Amino acid sequence: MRRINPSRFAVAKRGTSREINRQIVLNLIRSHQPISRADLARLMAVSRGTVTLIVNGLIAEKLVFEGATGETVRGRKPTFLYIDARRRTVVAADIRASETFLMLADLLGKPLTGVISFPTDRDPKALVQVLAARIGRLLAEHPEAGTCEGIGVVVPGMVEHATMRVLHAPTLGWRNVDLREPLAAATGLRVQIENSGRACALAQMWALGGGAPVPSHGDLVFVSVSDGVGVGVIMNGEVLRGRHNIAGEFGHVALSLEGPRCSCGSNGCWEAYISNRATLARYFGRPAHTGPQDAGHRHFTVGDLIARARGGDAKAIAAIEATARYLGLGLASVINALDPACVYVGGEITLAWDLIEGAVRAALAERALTPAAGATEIRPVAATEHPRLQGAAALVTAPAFAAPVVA
Amino acid sequence: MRRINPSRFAVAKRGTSREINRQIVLNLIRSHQPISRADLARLMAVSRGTVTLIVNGLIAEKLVFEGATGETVRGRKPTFLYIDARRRTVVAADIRASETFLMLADLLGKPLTGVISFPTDRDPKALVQVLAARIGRLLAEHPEAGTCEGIGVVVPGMVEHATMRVLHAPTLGWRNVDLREPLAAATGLRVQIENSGRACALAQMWALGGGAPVPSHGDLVFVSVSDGVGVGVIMNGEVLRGRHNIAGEFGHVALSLEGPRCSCGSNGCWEAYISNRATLARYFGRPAHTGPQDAGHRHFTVGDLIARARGGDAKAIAAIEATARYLGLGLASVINALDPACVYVGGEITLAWDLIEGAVRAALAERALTPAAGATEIRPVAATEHPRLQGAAALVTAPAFAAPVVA
DNA sequence: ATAGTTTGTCCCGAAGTCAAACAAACAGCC
DNA sequence: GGCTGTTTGTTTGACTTCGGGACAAACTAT
Repeated sequence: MRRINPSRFAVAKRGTSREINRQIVLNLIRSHQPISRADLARLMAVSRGTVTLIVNGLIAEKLVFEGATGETVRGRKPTFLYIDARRRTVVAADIRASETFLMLADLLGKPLTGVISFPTDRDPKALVQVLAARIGRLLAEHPEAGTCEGIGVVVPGMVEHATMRVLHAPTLGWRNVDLREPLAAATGLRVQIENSGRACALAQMWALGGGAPVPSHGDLVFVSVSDGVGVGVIMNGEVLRGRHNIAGEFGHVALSLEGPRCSCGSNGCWEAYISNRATLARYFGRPAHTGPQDAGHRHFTVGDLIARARGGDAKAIAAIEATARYLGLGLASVINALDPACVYVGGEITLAWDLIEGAVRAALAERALTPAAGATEIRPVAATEHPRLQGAAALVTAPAFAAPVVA
Repeated sequence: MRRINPSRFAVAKRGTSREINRQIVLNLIRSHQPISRADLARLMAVSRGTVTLIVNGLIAEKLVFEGATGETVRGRKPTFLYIDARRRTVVAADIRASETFLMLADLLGKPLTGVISFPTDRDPKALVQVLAARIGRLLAEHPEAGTCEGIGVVVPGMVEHATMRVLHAPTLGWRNVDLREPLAAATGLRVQIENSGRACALAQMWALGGGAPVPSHGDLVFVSVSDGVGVGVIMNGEVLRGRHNIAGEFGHVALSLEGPRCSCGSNGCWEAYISNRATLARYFGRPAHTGPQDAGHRHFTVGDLIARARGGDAKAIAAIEATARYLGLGLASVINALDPACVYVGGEITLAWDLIEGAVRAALAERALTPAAGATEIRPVAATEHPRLQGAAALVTAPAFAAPVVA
């Protein structure tokens, strides 16, 4: 039951019905492939003639192709349809505070190359130069991959969706930076930019990368734990952005008003308890927030900490367990607030998931409002699945499959 | 950019375009009334012929009627169109722990009678009996109001949307109660049931009751402060319900892990700081949660407390100011999490809004992630606007104006 | 009275879905 | 090899809807 916005609505025109059904067909092929025209007609409860017209249109647009014929017990064999991901690629870029990662993927998010990385130049102009050069080389090295449909870029910061400007990225020291225009100019490709947490959530919704091939559709949350805590929220099949592009900033929801100081200036934010900095600070016994970049221990990561914990270091174990507990307590707030069908957790901490899952679930159950909510599915997303890069790829590929805006 | 759910989609049929445009016309008449066919055609950028056909259909269905002719400088005068709210009524019921309220309203939520109330019988069967009898009398006393389209009921508890069963209402001691079926059987009317916070949010979205006639469309949150804290969330024009019907339970998001005990069993929930109980407990200097119903001071309400504060009682002022501060701190969490365009606050505490607004805004600004977020619009909704009853009415009236489900 | 303007209706072409008919492809059986 | 029954995919005509232009109605100004 959605309200129609009386100042921003979309009337149905002659081609609207076709547009709607076209997108449904595209999505069904995507999620059921391989599938025949006849099966599509049955699934959609429309006549086979309608399906034929739509599918032939999609084939003409080279979005779908006819593959092998299928097997049936009796009668004429069906011709299978597939999403045409051949020779269409997407560049995925993940800009992080110290390093930038790059990958080539196909229309369905399947990686076509390994991940390459280079240090992040914090000067936006210089970064665009390097990025454009690297992307050019990457595409030149893989001519067999086909034409590039666009570049998806994720950044650790607030992004204004309408203009795709980076409003604020504290770890990069950026304010109101426009990467899109210069990068598009330098590469001649379309560029999409989004906050990394949101993009990760988007990728999970479209089930790009690994995981189940066709996930149950539902509201989901992606919690990305690194230097900060980024959260992406999908509700009713749509990304939440909010009035000021800060929707989903659960990292700065209070756990304890009197808690440790957070990088945002407040006290006791969730981020101040579970970020990698907080976990390491707990281990080293010093305050988490001591300037923009902590001196000393700089090269000691949460991964190293987890290795020590596995080696039997009691202090390391305690630090990780404490983080696990606060992770679970914060997840309880997220779940009480949004009640998603599934929460995905990304970040280095997932390396220790087997060690911490129990503590996370226990803490969650402690504060969740109902037992069912406490049992909400929580899935760790390993770094090897490259959730950020999948998110970047999704920025470019998802629009082709999105529902038309109507009413 | 919404994803199409591959296992629950709506294909476009022959009449889908018409259905879409019909709902748009209905909404435009509602929000721009009075308006002519020609203006509708201009607003929608469709031909006048299309508008004529749709409008004539709506007139035939008695959803719209032609009123007076308008004034123009030149040319033929337009005939104005109006939503036909005449002789169509809705019964709104607000079941609360101790009292139940009842009102008759028209299709647009305008109250047709005063609010009547009677003590709530906590036995569901007996309550349905009383409710049906009262509704029957109410309708019999107002035959001039026309036919009744249905009954909207709001309850302080979790409601399963699909079945409209009350899963859990702690203050009433209900678990898995079905009010809908027996009430529908007893009255012969359609019955809609919803959680009170959600219904309040729904009513604000449709701008029923007072306030601006056509509000800016946007994501909004309704925070209802009474014995507990109920929250309703509208995102992308739709009510958030979540996987287990608990979405929006910000009342049980932590403010401080070590905070006061909450009725839900956890510690330091927002509710434990700002509920009426918590405010009164602060004044009387005793723990907020001392059994299902506090002994003593039972008849002393937050309204009384506010009266004392206005009279100069320093302890009363301190108690209210403390609540104001925690209200603002919690709102910061809500705003950081959802970033709505507007937050509505209901409950007795709004009686003191002139006293507390400063403290609320200051606390909000303190923890809000950005200055813009800290400046998010916050509107008190006075009890005299009957937000719960407006919500109950909206349950019945809103579906007629909702966008068709498509794609 | 006449000209000009705006509203609301009518009519026909374009585009889409629906149901039914039809050709194509295939397995099994005589 | 030829016939039959079945399933797939295409085609065709009926029905619905939007789009644009023509037209009558209603009204003001001159």
